[in-house]
Amino acid sequence: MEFSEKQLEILHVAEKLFATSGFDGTSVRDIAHEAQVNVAMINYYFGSKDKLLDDLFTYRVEKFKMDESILQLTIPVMDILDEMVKSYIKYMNSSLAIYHILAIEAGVKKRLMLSDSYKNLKKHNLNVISSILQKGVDAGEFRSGNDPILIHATMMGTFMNFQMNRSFLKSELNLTTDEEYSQYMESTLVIHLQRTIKALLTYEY
Amino acid sequence: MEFSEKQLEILHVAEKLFATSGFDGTSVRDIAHEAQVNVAMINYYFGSKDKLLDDLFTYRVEKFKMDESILQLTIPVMDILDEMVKSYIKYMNSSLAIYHILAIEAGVKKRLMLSDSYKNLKKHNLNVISSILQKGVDAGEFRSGNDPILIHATMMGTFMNFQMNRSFLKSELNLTTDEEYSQYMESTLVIHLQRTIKALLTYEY
Amino acid sequence: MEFSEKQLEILHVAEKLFATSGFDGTSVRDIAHEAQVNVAMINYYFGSKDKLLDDLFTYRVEKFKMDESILQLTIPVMDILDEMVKSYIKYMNSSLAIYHILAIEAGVKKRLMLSDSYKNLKKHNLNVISSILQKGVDAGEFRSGNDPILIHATMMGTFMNFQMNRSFLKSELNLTTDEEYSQYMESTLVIHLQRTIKALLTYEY
Amino acid sequence: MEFSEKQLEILHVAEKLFATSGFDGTSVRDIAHEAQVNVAMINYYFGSKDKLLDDLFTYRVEKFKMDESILQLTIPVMDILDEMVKSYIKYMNSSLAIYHILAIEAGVKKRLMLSDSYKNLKKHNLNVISSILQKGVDAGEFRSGNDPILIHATMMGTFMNFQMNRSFLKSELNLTTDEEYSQYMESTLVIHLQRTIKALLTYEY
DNA sequence: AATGAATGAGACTTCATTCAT
DNA sequence: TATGAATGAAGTCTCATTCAT
Repeated sequence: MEFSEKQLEILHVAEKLFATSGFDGTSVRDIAHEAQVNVAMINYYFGSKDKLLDDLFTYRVEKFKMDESILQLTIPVMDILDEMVKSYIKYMNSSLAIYHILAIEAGVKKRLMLSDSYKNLKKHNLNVISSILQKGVDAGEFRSGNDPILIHATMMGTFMNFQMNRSFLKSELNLTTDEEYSQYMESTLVIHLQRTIKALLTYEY
Repeated sequence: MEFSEKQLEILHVAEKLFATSGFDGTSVRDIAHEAQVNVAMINYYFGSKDKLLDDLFTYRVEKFKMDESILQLTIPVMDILDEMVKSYIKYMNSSLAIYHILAIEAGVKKRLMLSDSYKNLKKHNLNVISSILQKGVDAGEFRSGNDPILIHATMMGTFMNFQMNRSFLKSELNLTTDEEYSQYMESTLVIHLQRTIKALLTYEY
Repeated sequence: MEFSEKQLEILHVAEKLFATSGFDGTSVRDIAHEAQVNVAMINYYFGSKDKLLDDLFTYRVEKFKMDESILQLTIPVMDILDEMVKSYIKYMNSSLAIYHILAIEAGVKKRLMLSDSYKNLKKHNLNVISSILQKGVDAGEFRSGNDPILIHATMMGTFMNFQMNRSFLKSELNLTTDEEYSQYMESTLVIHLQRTIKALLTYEY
Repeated sequence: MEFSEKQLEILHVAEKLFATSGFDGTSVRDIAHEAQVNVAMINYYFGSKDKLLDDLFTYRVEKFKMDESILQLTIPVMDILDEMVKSYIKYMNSSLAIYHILAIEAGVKKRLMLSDSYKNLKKHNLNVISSILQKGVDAGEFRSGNDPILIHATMMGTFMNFQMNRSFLKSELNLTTDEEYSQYMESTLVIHLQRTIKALLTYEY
């Protein structure tokens, strides 16, 4: 799907506002005002508020697909794992708005959950993780029997927890700006997750 | 604060509906109808819809306070850790409705985040975790230098991830009923988290 | 169904405006303004604009049921026929507004046509006419083989034609006021219809 | 007035939609879509939605003018009357769409009623009827004192009644298709009206 | 203490029309 | 001549809240 420049602006504004105030908490008027367009234009361009959310999701969903080419890299599987975690967090962090929306609205049953592209995204990412695990088991580096679902939930859940408790954690971690917070996630949090997953995969009980 | 029987019924209904449809997605009329009370009664009892959410939170918040008495148990620190994880997930799972609300609405900046009781809850739980970590380090069982914030984020984030992707994961895990899903979380998920945290705390890089 | 005084006022105003400007041509705002009530009150009382039309119809429909007691009168069947025509036109004329609406909106397929009470009304009236015809045939006064549907269509169609061309016919008939027009219909038009139907029923080809 | 091919297509589509859903119930977008033209083109070609209705009326009005040449036929006046009724119903039936519109929208005061061509049409038709009546009286076949207005109202009203209660009458008369219904009107209904008017004009009270 | 009635504000959406090209 | 883009106005309806009782 192709979006005009105005449409893109609307999408970006909507993304920000949905992330800040939720879908129901954001009015079409708010979006129109912030995007400096006519109220009617949102419906003119997207048909309805619901379809705007759909389009926003479609527009952003590609970003969250894990890059499966890392599987082909001729580097130790441990490094592939590290790379995967790092990229995933980095991508999510770079468009945290849509992820925030996704996390919030996915819970409210009626909406995105039903979306096929959402399911496909999830399945794709689980497959990538699954392949890495298999590669590690084959190389004798990982214990077998680990569930990619649990790995993914740990990685993504921990990240989301940081997103959703931003203001509390910011003060708790003495991080003053959003940039610092962002850097924290891309460094400290990434390392934590890399260590956590690695420990889990190699730990002997 | 003391709530009358009618007030409690309203709170319980509100909890369910907020969890299902979000705060904005639930109207005062919906609550009144489901609780079989007059629409005006919600405002009469709670002042406003916002204050109803506050009261609901206050009413439930105690549940989510980690039990600090486990620190006094004369059992190996490893078992204390296991117990903490197990109880925490169990409590959250037993009142997932409020937790769902909390997770969703906490993200929407204007609301609960500001609440002092929310901050206090978080701080309390971090302190309990911190104490356990210290105990483990003192006993020579845990590596030092672990941040309770990261531990907590991992535990709670992973759990929340299971909450928010319920329908997708249910089908992915071949769990047909909510009871099965609930059992999965209280068994498999708990074990996963226990292992994960333990691995992390003892792993040598 | 019971209507409060305010509801009745709204119904009356709606009746007038629907008759004047059609259903689509009348806005809820118009009704609210003319009835001097809040715009929200229309929905508060009736649920929706569509349901308002339903209720209006239900409220008025009784008026248009032909009085079947005339069948019991011990007078010549010819007089029963005259009486039927006279009463029918008189009743229709006394609440022409709703009849206007009915005629107009019945044509627009989606609406009232489907309503059961509309069908029942029609069937009832056809039955009364049918009974009168039978009585006349039995008495040897009417030819047999007349279809009540055609009789009814003639009577009602002619009346409606006068309703729908009011302003043209008013000037054509040199009637200056609506009262004069109304009187014309209750006298001249009634006589015309009585004669027409009588002629039709007794005429030998 | 001359209409281009595109304009004609628009007119035809508009005619159909107005007849189906009423003037207010039909949007310019609907027309444009069905006619496969740009939305702006309706205004470009016709100036406004209202003027489109005017033009549609002007375009169709000729059809409803009674053919006055029948007055010159050297056949019994009774046959002239029969012919007039037959042709009138046939013409109306052949373009019932516009007639439907006319009947509906003529009632809504603001519009077509004001149109001069509408008045002229009515006057023309009344004159034709009047001439036939006179011819019959002169020939000693009709009673004098009959008002052409009442004759016309009876004929047109009865026909319109069949138009506006199509779906009810279709089921009542066991006619399954629109074609059957159409045939019914051009045969049974025509005969009914011919008999009715003839009876009325010759009946002795 | 409790509630039915009422309402102002604002939600989303559709409309006929205009404008720049 | 023709049209895609854009928009102000208005539509219906729902909302949380208040008020009189």
